[in-house]
Amino acid sequence: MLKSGPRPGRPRDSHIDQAVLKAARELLAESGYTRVTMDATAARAGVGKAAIYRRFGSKAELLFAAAVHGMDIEPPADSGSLRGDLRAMAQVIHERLATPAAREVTPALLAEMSRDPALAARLQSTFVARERRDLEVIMERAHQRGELSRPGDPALAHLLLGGPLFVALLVLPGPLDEDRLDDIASVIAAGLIAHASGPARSG
Amino acid sequence: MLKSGPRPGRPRDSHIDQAVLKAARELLAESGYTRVTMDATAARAGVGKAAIYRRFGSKAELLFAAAVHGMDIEPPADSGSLRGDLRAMAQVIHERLATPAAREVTPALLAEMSRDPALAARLQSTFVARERRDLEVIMERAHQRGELSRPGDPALAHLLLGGPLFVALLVLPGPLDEDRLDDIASVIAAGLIAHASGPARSG
Amino acid sequence: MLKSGPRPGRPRDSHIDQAVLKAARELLAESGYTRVTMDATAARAGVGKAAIYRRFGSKAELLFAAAVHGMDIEPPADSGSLRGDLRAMAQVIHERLATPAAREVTPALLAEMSRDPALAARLQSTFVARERRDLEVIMERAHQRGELSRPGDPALAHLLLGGPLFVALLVLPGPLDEDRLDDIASVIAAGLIAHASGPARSG
Amino acid sequence: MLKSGPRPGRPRDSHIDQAVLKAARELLAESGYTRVTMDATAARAGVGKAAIYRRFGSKAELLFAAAVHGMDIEPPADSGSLRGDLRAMAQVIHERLATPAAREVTPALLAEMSRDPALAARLQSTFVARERRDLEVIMERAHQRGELSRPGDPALAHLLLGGPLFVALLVLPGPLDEDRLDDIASVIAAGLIAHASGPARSG
DNA sequence: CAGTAAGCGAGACGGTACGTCCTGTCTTCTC
DNA sequence: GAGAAGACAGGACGTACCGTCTCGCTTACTG
Repeated sequence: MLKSGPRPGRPRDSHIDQAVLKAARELLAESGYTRVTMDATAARAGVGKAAIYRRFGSKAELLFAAAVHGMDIEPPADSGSLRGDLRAMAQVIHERLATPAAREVTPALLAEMSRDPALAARLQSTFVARERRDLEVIMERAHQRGELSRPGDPALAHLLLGGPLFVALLVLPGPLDEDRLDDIASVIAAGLIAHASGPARSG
Repeated sequence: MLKSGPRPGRPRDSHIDQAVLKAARELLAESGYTRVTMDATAARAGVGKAAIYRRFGSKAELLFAAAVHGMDIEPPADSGSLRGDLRAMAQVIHERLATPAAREVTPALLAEMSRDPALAARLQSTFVARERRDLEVIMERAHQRGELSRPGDPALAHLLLGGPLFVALLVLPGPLDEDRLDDIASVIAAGLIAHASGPARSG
Repeated sequence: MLKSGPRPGRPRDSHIDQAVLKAARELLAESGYTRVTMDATAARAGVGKAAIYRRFGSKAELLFAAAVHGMDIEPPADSGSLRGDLRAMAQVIHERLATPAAREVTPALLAEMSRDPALAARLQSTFVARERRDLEVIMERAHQRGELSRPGDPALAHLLLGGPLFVALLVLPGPLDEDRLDDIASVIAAGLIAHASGPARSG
Repeated sequence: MLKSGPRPGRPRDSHIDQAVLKAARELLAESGYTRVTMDATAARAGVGKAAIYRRFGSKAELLFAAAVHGMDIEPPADSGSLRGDLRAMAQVIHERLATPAAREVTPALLAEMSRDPALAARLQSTFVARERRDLEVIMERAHQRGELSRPGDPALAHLLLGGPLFVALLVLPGPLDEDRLDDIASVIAAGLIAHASGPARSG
């Protein structure tokens, strides 16, 4: 029973949530993670620091929330082929990681994760799990379609697809163009298909 | 003519370079990036802070240098197959990224890179370029062997191979086991081979 | 209308003012000016450094405030003679300058004054002006008493009385004994009386 | 037997002594004691720091030497009266203290003295002792002249004369004009004369 | 409609690290 | 050896930031 009814006292002002996230997002894009300060965020939002900490437990949580704000992905539509589905999925992941805010926040979030297992678990169970589930659907479809002789491991597929995108956006200098996304999806689709025909393993 | 001869004044003590990097590496493995302090590093190295700042412009530069210190990779031996070569390459990359120091420093380094183009360029021209060159050799060998109908793009291969390893180490909780490395190398080898047989593109 | 009402935000904690000044005074007496550090002061006061810098712009300001804290002098009582009044005044000035804290701070303060006119002005308008005013009262009394044919210049009297005490405490090794104070007051009283009988000058 | 013959090795370059003192004096007048640094002094003098430390044991010694450089006082000429002699003596002391370098160095020197008894003793035995000896001559002359019924205590006279000058120059804002020096000498002369006629004391 | 609980802006607070600066010493090479 | 150049240990300075706390005020639900 989670419902607690209207709590006593003055209710939170939802305008503040928006103002804070907006300010955080702007500062993130302007200055980079470490140069965003809670004081500056509060000042730009026209808000007290306490109002922020009432909503977000730490700078990391705030900036994470700011970066992922509005990042809901559509369920992966069936394109008719594994390759097409992976290409669509690559597009989704790419868009999500390519925003300025996301590019700033991601490295800092990784750093935070290595120190804060709770945060790590939370991210695992949301973003990673969601993407993996989508991949599962895609691979199951490919199995039914006959492309894959076995459904295969969605975690492996996720690693193979997401890893290159992740690295390309965060580590490499230039942007990722459409052709590159095509190639990535293409190689991985072919690879997974060939791999599924190989000897099954116990894992 | 870059040779400048022995500069005047007392030369830098190379023992200090070693002591500082050693202290930084130890503290990094013990405490994590943010908990390494310049004071503690100087104290453990038995060195003044100025001696550190004379060598490294900031904490980020120091810890980067400490993490990558001595990370030379051997030229990729020919295993007889593309799949085998990729598997060996995966092992090398994995070992390099899996050290405690590297795991601590990498996220902070990514954050720094997005703000310091000089640092980014430096990393590109060393680590990334070196790995890419190795991949180029591997793919050329596969081409000569007849596995690949075209030599292909080493940058794409690098992305496909390194990306999953990178992400696995930084984002995923557990370690990467041998089977996973096998799978990754296997899928990518198969995918590259299939991809090379497809229609050539203008890019 | 200067009244500004209660400023917004959390008000300063006056306990901290006291704790900081107390800690600074103690350290000053224990260690001497240069060996008092802001960190040590903050630590002993159980206070963050920022709280100190919020109140005192620099180490010099803090230690000055610590040294002069609570140095209020009583109005000079009428002893019945100029000589007696000057002797009492000498006692007061001497006591003020002879505290360990004052002996430590004074030289540093002088150095600071030559570079910071605002600090100099502040000292002029408090300590110097107050002592001079007291001398003025003393000389006026002596004039009314008939000891001085003219009231005379209190600034001159202040210089003549305070100068020797100041120098004795800062330059000379040993302490000033009672006899010395007697002599100083005696010579100056006699000198002022004789001087007042001389020809008036235009200045 | 202090003479040790020509020491082995390269003899000191006396041009350096001059260059160092000149640089120190300039920096002192420009910036104030604490802002003079040994590095800056060495740089301006075109000299290594070691060459300075070979000549002066510390910053305090260097700046003291720089400030008092060339400050030899002539023996006090007989003006025909105690008042005249004191006036001349006041002039000498004033000139010595009024140089920009002296005004900067004196407070810092006082601070140093309170911590370094050796330095204090050295100053006592040079400047203070020399001025006191001159006063002794002056007072003895006044005694012989009949102005003073007893020779009196030169240390007291020194305090009475030097103290006001010291304070006027270092503590008070404005300059000391001629009239003020007249007044000081006049009051003290009269006071000493009156004091000498009073009851002798054992001290 | 008074009471209470909480939200709010502002900003002080403890703690902690940073990067700079300076002193006095030491180490190189050159004269 | 003296000299210029500059590295070195040590340590203080003043700034910045985080996350918490404390003011006085406002806003809603409660009895």
